[in-house]
Amino acid sequence: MQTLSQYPAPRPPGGTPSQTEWGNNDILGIAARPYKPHSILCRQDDEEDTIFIIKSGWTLLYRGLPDGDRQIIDTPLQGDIVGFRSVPGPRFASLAAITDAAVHPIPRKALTDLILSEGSFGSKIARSLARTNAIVAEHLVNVGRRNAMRRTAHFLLELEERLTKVGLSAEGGYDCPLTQNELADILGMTPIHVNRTLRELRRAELVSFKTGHVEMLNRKSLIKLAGFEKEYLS
Amino acid sequence: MQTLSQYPAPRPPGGTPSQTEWGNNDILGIAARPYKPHSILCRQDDEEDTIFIIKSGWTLLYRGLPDGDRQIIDTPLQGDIVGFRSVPGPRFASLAAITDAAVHPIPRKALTDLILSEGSFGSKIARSLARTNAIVAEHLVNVGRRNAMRRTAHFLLELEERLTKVGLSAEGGYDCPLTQNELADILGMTPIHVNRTLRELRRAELVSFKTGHVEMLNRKSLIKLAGFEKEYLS
DNA sequence: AGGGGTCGCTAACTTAGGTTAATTTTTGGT
DNA sequence: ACCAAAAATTAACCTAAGTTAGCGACCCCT
Repeated sequence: MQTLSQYPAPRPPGGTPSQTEWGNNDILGIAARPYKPHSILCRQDDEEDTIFIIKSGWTLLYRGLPDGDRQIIDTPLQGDIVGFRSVPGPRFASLAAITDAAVHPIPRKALTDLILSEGSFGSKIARSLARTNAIVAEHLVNVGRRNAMRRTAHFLLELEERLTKVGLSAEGGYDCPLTQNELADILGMTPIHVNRTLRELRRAELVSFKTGHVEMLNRKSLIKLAGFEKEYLS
Repeated sequence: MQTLSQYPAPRPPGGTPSQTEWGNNDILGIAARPYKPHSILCRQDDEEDTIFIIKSGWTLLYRGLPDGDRQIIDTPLQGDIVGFRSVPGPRFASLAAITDAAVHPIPRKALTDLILSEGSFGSKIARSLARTNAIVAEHLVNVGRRNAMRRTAHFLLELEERLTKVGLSAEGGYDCPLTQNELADILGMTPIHVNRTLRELRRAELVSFKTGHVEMLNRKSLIKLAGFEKEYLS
């Protein structure tokens, strides 16, 4: 498995807690904490030494610039580990929930101790980090070398693939709580241009992005346009 | 320590091999292999399962696009670990040397076995990965949300800081083998615009970038222009 | 039910950065 | 010392994306 997304395994809301490799729904004895939409889990420059493991919901990892701009670095989803750092000290990015979310806040020390005492755990973390690396790297390629259309298309395809892996995508599309503003901060463009671009993609009958839902109209052409290769997400 | 750059410790060429935490100049019994400038250490889509630890020299980690464009993701230097992946299978990026370089090619299996058997090693890898994450994330912020001047300034400051950490930077500047073309592929812009931008930076007496050497003319103003905060490199 | 927010959408205009093309300088090989 | 190739540089022009501005459609308050 590529992510830790199987811990805890996806299950229908309200179902009985399933036994997972973590043993139960706690991670290191820490229960998932609920967060409201738009709540901030941590801020860049926080000294507080917590790592977050997402259990459910959508979150944004971003870095704000002095002039008020921000760049969204990743959209951590179910199973993703966020905020692992090489040293204690201030973080460099903020994490916010955009939907209701359940997240395990793990003290860094607890995690590093576990890594030291149990090799298999370290390799799990390392794998998760390697995957994040790949995602952010591809994101960089996207922003650095693809134009608005391809860039947007590529991101929407990435989202679909990631959601599929955690069982949150249907055949023809997927639910997506992102606003066009947030999309702009992900893609490194202005909201106005995002709007234009989404219109184009809709007119070309490739994808339709509208509040709450993304519909794949012609996945094949979209993949071709974006030059999307999903391997980096494995 | 933040990177593995202290293993082996930098030493004058021709000197006696210094004893390091690795025990000697080998890593997992593997000696550093020399690479010529412009040689390619691995290609994206390679199935071969090797991780690289840079001993000396400059390298580029990049991803090529079908249309011939490429985005350079990172410039791994002395001590950096490159190519750690979550699963066996094709890589998603290529690695090339741009100077003479010495690099330890480590089979993935050897490294993961070691992680499993020795916790402290896993945490070293995890820390290195976390640092790479931070660097690539900041790179993304740079390309996504800073204009040509700030972006270029920011990158040149990052390089200085990273080189300083491995003892490869002097007071007023540092040696840098990057061409303007390569700079363009790092910064997600065209070589022509890189040239324009460097000219501006030189005229403004902030930095002077010319073949082989970067000279800091006014570091304070440059840092201010770029909004550079070096903490993410720790 | 009125009012302040955010969000989506569009149009008109501006600009940073891309494109094309050509010249000079530097580098590396023999 | 000579040649070929790569790297740097500049100018003129063009376009993708940014900026500014304005208008409805929904929220969620109280």
